[in-house]
Amino acid sequence: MAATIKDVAKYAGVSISTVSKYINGGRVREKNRQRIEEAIKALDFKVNELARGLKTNRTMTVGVLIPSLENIFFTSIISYMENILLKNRYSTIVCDYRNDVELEKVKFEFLMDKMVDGIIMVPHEEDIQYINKAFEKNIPVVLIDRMIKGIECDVVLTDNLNASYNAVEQLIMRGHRRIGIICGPKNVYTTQERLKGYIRVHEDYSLQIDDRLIKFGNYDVESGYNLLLMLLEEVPPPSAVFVTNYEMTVGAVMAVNEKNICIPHDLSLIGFDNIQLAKVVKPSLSIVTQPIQQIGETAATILLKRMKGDYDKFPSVYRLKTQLLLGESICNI
Amino acid sequence: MAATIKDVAKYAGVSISTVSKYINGGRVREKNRQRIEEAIKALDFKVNELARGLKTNRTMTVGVLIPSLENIFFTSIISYMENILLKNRYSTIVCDYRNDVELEKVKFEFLMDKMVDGIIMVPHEEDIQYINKAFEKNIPVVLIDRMIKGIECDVVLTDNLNASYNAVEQLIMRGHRRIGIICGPKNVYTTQERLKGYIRVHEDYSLQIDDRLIKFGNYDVESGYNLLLMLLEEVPPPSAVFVTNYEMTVGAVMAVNEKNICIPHDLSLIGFDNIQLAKVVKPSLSIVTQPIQQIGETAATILLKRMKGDYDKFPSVYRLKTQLLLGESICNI
DNA sequence: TTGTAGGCGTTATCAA
DNA sequence: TTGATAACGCCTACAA
Repeated sequence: MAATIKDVAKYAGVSISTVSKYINGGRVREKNRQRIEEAIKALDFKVNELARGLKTNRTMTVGVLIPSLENIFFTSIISYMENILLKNRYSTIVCDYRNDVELEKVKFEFLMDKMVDGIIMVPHEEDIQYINKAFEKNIPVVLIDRMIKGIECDVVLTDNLNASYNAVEQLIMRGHRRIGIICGPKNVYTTQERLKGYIRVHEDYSLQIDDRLIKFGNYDVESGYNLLLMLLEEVPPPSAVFVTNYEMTVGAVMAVNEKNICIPHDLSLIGFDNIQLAKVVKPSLSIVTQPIQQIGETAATILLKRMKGDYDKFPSVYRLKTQLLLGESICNI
Repeated sequence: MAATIKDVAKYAGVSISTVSKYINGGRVREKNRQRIEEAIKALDFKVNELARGLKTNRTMTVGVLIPSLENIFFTSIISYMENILLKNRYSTIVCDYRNDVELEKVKFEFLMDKMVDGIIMVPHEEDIQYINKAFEKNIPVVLIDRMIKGIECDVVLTDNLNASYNAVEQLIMRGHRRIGIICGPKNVYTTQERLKGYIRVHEDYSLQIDDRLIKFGNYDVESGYNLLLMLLEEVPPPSAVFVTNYEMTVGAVMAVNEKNICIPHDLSLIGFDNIQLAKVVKPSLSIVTQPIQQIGETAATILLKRMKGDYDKFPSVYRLKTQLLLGESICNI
């Protein structure tokens, strides 16, 4: 059905290799060039990328693997990555594993099956030795957002520890002493780092930590909702709460609204990740923001470098700075 | 580097075709089965999907193309589609075209290059004759969310016209007479349908339409923000506004907050698409919701059917019903 | 510059 | 059931 190089060659009256050479940017006689172009147009020829990939072992495609497509933080990053990648003639295959560790591996292997030339991923499982298989096949992998112990791999993340430190410090400076924190899953890197920041700032200010004010959730809206309600039932309740990702922040705000809690009078609140949310909520939310664009562009750039075979300074770790945007959701005590 | 069938055959002491047969579920002698399995394990053999696809013309992969990965409405749909697809052993390649008509075509062709077995897409450009090329190659395409005139294609969408009709009718029944509407881009199907609903309900209630209350945006946050401000400057201003997608609803709420407008006292508001947003905002937002799960599952199911070669009732149109969730953002006049 | 021919890793046909 | 062999569409020495 679809025309092949062979067909084009026949139509143009030249050999297969001449056509192939032309397609790949080689020099051909002017007359042949015209004939080939004409043939390509007439036959509506398109290179079969499967066959090409089989032969060349390159597909000019990079795979991107994230926990969930419904997480706007990750999908926004992808957008910036693609900017860079497309400029370098690479296409992108996006996959998610719906926060499912089994699926994470399956999808990773799917990308390998598709013979992508490189992979950018947000890992969830702590044991991802299968990444090494990629390296064995000379396929570079760049990790995003989360670090995995014991894996030699380039990684782009934010300074989660200090992001958290600064947010909680802000609350402390305004007089808060009982500060709740809504964390993600215990085994996730960002959770651990953000919690470390919370603990360290308490230590630095010689404040005692009440473990009941530390809640672990699932980085989803429901967790944020439930855990905020739980925090409010502690005695005495916290005067401020720090929520450590976007979805949980949404949930927390929902709970606050439902219980008719007055922010910041009854409760001070600091959220995470999404500037728009901060402005949608009233009073405007204080929020920790991550440099989404920089994350995406950095990851894409380092991957491009590795795909070129440049393994200078491998593995390198990029730890980008966050920002604390102050809104009207914090009060002094 | 990577082991091939040939290697496996040699290791197991059988022929290439025996191994191939085994891999594809054919019958082999018990003894050979064991040897082959052992060889596969020992050599860590994995089928080269490129070569397989080249030979079989099937990749067990479907392509999904949406306007933007940052649009949670579309990414949620994908999640439900994948559920169905995965159960049928199909993988998914997700692409977006960042609302760029040029890129839309490029990405469509990228998916074709990857030899996907089927495509589900949200079209933007009105002239997408290239879809027919897919059909010529026997690759089914299912359209989502938007219909394109003059294209014979299965399509899954919602009853945009009546969604809009019902929302505006609700406002009319509560006494509103000057109702603003914030639409998407003029040339997009959903915009046109949603506007039709607005117009029809005005006609049915014999209300005159003030064209100045009809604003066209870009389905993004900024549009929602700007257009709401513009509506407020009309004289007299509308007493109610209907915003016709999620992102613009977010923008509208931001504008409302910034101007310290009291909802619903100063202005009644109906938004679109996202239940969570409705609950985050205070007072809770009235909102039109689309059946995301049903859209995704329907699209996946019809595509599977077509990929099996079943072109019964082609092309079929699924027009799913929306819901109007009433919050506290509407008042009586 | 052009053409011939071999091979990339599979699957499929057809004898044996 | 098994195995030799010919495609699938492309790239790439190498020779002309």
